Amino acid sequence: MKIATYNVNGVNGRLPVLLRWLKESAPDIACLQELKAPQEKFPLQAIEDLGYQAIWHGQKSWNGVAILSKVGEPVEVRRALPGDPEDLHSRYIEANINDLRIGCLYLPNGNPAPGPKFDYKLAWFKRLTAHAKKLLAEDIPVILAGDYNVIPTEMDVYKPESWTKDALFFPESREAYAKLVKQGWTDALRKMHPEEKIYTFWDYFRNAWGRNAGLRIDHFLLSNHFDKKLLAADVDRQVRGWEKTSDHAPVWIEIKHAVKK
DNA sequence: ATGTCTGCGATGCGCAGA
Repeated sequence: MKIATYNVNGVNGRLPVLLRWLKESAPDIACLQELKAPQEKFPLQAIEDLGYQAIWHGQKSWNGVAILSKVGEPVEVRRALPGDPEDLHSRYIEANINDLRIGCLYLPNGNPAPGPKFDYKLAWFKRLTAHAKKLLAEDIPVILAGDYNVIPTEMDVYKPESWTKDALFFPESREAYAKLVKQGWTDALRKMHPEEKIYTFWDYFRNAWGRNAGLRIDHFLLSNHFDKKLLAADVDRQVRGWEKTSDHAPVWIEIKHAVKK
């Protein structure tokens, strides 16, 4: 079974690219972030036409997350992280798909840092970490996929010294990610490619894609149920080179898991 | 500091967010 995550940066503006990628890469399950569309403007028909069922949590202008599946209905479990009823950003959605639990997340960027946006990022991270702990305690196969807006280590950025003043690479952000992983999660991309420079995002600025000046900020965290079931993990880099593309590339994993249709 | 996308509101561009 192939599961993907993709920050589309505008689901409607990106629709041709999204549909082409879904056809060519054909993930069984796809988590999308940065829909930048209100609930009623999600392009459901075009996605259903490709054989997917979908749930999504839209928001006007900003954020927005979705879970697509063609291997069983995504049955929504929650559409926000617990812990702050006043947080109205659409950044999290979680579903059961057959016997899998999938959490799709868009962690706050946090820039400029320090400042209130960085405080929000860390507070959101704390809530995610608390929720992740509860998910592990349920002892079910769980995948937390999405745009974490964190560069975990110096290995995950083309030029670490350029990013020391950025919320994506601040020590607090990296420590929060490390603390989360340490609960017992596996960083799937890093596990399958322990020595490799892997990027999932290239800025629109300064010809970042042309220079391969990338960051690894889109991650798959897997519960220990997948320790012996992770077959492959990689980035659909070619998508970043397409016309009118997102600044992120899709990331995917392949797991040994029966597909129930 | 720069740079370039997105969506939106009020225009023929400026703004915020990333």
